[in-house]
Amino acid sequence: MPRPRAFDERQVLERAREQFWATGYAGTRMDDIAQATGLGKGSLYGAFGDKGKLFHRVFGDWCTAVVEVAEERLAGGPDAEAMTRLSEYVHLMAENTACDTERRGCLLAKGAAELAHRDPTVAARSAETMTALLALLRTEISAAQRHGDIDSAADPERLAALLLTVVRGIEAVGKAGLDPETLRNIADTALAVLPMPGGQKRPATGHSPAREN
Amino acid sequence: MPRPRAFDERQVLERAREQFWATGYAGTRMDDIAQATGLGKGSLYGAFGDKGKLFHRVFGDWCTAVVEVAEERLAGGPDAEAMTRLSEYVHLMAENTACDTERRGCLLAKGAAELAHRDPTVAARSAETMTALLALLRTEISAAQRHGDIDSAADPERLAALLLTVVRGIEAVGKAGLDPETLRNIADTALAVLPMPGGQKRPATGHSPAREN
DNA sequence: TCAGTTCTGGAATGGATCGTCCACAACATA
DNA sequence: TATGTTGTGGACGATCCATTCCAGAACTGA
Repeated sequence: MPRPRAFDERQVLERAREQFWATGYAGTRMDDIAQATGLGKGSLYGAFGDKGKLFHRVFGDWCTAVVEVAEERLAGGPDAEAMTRLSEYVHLMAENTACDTERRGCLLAKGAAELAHRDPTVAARSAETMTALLALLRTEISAAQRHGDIDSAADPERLAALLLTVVRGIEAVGKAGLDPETLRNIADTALAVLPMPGGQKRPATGHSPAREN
Repeated sequence: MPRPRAFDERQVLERAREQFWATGYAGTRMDDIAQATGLGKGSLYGAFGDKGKLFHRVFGDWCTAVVEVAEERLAGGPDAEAMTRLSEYVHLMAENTACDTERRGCLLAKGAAELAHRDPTVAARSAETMTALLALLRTEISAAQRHGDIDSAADPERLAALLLTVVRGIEAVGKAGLDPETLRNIADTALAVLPMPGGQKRPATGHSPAREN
């Protein structure tokens, strides 16, 4: 009976995300989104409620994606490769920021910075995302400890929190203007300082102009 | 000849900062600032130009203050206490975030997140601030290396970048919702993993429910 | 006391923006 | 093909907000 929708919801959300990502919540006009998606305001409001609801939707999807990327890289696999997975994940995150020439940063950080203090939904969702990332990192660090790549005397919870902080911190200092090469070095250094069993020394901690994998 | 101003400029800037800090650039109305400062719009515009200029002023002062705090804690002093100074600085930063119950975050991060991609002045100022902090940290790490508290084989530049990232990252994950205790632990852990000379092990890396100073 | 200059604060302006509304279009069923 | 229901999109109204303007106040120097 009803007339079917002429637009693809996912595609519309994608375009909306681009807008919010580039210009933030307050800085994005519904007209921008209408133009970017090709939808009229009527359809937009009919399908998504209002600006706030639309943002919550986009923000939520983004958070889900952030966790999914981490899951793809981190969850599962043999202990022997846990350290490699951790390394690749941290480097991937650094690379993402390093390549973000438009300095849009991460919508998660941007949204939280702009709205967390007044929007409980955004606050809760971002906290939830952090917790999920923390859990993934902790699991992987434990795996690396079992395999002897990380000193098992160290608290995996604490190391996970440190790595999460470094990953989010890279995003922050990148947006603040540090150059891409430095960002990549930070990822290296963070991984290099993770304590090895028996007080051995990891390579790659010392002076070196280029990245070492 | 001229009628003198009836307000204290510093005080007005302080109130304006509170507003921008709490609600961001776009989220703050000039009426809010007028009300918060008790000034009329005429005085406000007469004294500071427009909203953008006022924000630049506030933002610039904030950046200056951030560097000054770091200078107070870090610059100068005997090599023997360099490690202590580093530790106190990192813990102070973590404490600031941990105590920020209103989740306002740091105006530097907030401003950069909101405006860096379209406002060259903000972008330049935040980059400059990062560079200044980096230099201070590097100097202090070199001092700690001279005294034997940090492995001198490590690149002070890289370790400085790592610590800066951790400090800014703590702010980011704090705003994203991690609890204060975790934030304090992150500061501990970051300091604990700094490489010691000769592959010795620093205490405080391992499991421990509470903070260790 | 007077003149000249700057300060003050609220009203007015002009533009922008959110959300609604409505006439029309498109589709599924009978 | 006819009909009812929902999607569509642009025009519209109400609100909000940055900025300007102006009439009067406050102060200094003569």
